[in-house]
Amino acid sequence: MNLKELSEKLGLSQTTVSRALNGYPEVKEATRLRVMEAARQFNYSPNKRAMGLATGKSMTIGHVIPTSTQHEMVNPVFGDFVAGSLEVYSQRGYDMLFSAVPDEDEAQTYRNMQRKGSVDGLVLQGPQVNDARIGILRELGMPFVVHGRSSGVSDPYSWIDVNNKRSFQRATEFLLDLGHRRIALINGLESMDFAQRRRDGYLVALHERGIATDPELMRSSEMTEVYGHHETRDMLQLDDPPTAILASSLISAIGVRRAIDEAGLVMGRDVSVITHDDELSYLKNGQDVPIFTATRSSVRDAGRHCAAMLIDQINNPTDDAKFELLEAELVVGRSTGPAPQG
Amino acid sequence: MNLKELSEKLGLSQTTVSRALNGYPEVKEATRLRVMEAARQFNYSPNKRAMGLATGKSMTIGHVIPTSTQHEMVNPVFGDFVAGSLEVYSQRGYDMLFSAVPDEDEAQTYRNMQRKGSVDGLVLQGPQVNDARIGILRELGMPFVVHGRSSGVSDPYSWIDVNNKRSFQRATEFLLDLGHRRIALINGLESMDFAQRRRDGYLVALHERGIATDPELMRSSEMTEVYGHHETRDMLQLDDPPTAILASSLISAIGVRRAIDEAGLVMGRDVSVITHDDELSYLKNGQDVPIFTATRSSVRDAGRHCAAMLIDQINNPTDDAKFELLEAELVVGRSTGPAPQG
DNA sequence: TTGAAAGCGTTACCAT
DNA sequence: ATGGTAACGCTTTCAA
Repeated sequence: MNLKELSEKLGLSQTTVSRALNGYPEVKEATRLRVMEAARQFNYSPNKRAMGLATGKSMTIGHVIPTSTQHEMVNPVFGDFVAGSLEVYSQRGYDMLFSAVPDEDEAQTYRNMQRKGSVDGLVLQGPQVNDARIGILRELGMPFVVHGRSSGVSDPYSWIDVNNKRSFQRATEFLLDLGHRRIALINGLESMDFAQRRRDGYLVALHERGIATDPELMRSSEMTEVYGHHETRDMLQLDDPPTAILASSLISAIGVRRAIDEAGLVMGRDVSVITHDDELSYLKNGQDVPIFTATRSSVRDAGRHCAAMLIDQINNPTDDAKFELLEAELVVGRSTGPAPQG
Repeated sequence: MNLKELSEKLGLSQTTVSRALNGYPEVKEATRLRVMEAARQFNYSPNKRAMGLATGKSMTIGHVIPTSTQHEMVNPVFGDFVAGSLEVYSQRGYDMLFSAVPDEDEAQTYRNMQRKGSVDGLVLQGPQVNDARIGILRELGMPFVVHGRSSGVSDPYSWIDVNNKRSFQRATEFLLDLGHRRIALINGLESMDFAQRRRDGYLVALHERGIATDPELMRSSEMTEVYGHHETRDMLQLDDPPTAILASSLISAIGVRRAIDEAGLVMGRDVSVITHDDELSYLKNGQDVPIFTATRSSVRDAGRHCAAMLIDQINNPTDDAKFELLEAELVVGRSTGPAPQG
């Protein structure tokens, strides 16, 4: 059933039917009711492509992930962010278009996206440090919001992020307070902006206490079990191994944990571990300690905010760049053990 | 730059330019070259919506997840499947449309999708037992492939799945061989088809050895850390606690592990744990044991297969239902401990 | 308050 | 081998 057929059934023009359906004020209320009823009855729903062609809007938001960081999708956090956005999109009549963009021809890809009119706006996932995509998108005049930030980009842009630096600074301070002096950081790829910020937080905490940093204790790679396992095993074999480990993701922490087991050590006794993104931290117990960072539900919330922000921006193109820094509270559980002897 | 402008620049008709660009055989090779060159130079790329309107194809594949199982997205496996599909889509010129469909008006939603012409085909994620969506989609004549299967659906449909039953049967048998008699299953929601199959595998293994099943040892819920933690803690307080645990997901296993810690027990000594989806199992060591199930890269591969299958189906609507049962090998590492005493 | 017709950017049919 | 034109399904002037 299309508009033409529906209007014929009703003995009205396509124009009137369209207006009735789209809430234009000039149609008689009785007519509108009749049209709405018929639309429901005949199961009419407008063809999005045709609407798009006619209006120039696609009612679709693109989520772009660089193929170079596709492994990031593996992060549970990512799924939650998407789920949150999806909620808002469906409420406001938007669709979500997913694409992986190869780094080589980013500019071209975005240009095409715009040209093809496939999306009204974009969400940029997994920004790198000094991410070139932001400049391209600004230049193109395409509305977009960045999930995360990109240090080094001076132009204004909209973003939503959690306070990665502060959370890692706090986590480090907490371990220092417990008496740890050999604290390792198992970070994500430091070309990623969030990883850089986490590292900064870690470094600031150490410097403020006058603790020397040790490059051997700072590892950076994809956040997978395999990597967490490998790096931890490696560090535990040092002459002066870490007594505490900051794991940058729930997934890599699984590997950290296994490496500790394999070394015959006990977590929380021989090695303390603080894990980012661990939902279990909600289960407060005597040994919990508050750290500010992302929780699963807060990430979902971030997705919602991001979606709302972008839709606003699309409908108010004159708006300035907006941003939100979310300070969600995470509680780290008992795997954070006591200080080492001496 | 649109087709009209491009054709004017070239002094050709829109028809010819279109044909040249789309590889029709009847254009002179010299013309085609000239057109291609100009298209490149002027950065022309066709408007997808207009193409869609004209051809009736949208070159878009929809991935649908029921909102009721949105937490599934949190599973790393999910991200990998999507990443794999995405690869194939972009190769073959397809876009990926993501949507969460509320269970209430599924039928309506699909009907609309079809009517709106927003997708050429669908991938159904997270099928339930006897999933009604399959019937609806068949009836609608919309090409689709199910990621997973749905027991109880008698009509033929295309699907791709891993051998969940066999993997859990094997894992259980392995634990039985080690001497375990109190084996717990921490399963996903048993309304989900994959969870049902895993349960079946577990039960078959027990029955074949004449081991009585204990409802107390069979838990089923969302696969989160919190749930894994809660159920494990609960079971460890039984008079006759489990000596081994089968965890249905990487994420819930994190909770399992913490509960074991909190109980003052040691994994691999007091309690053996086999975890599904653990990439670390790739790291073979002396105590590894082969279990057949999904690994991360095999899931990505499944996504690729699924995408290819669907695209074929779209282009060959007469084809019968196709399906693939993937038998990827997973190796479980040292967290699988020795048999309990006695 | 309603309707006719033009227009959005393609493809596809029918000529030439 | 190329071009004219209708058609896709909607929105939006402009008229009535």
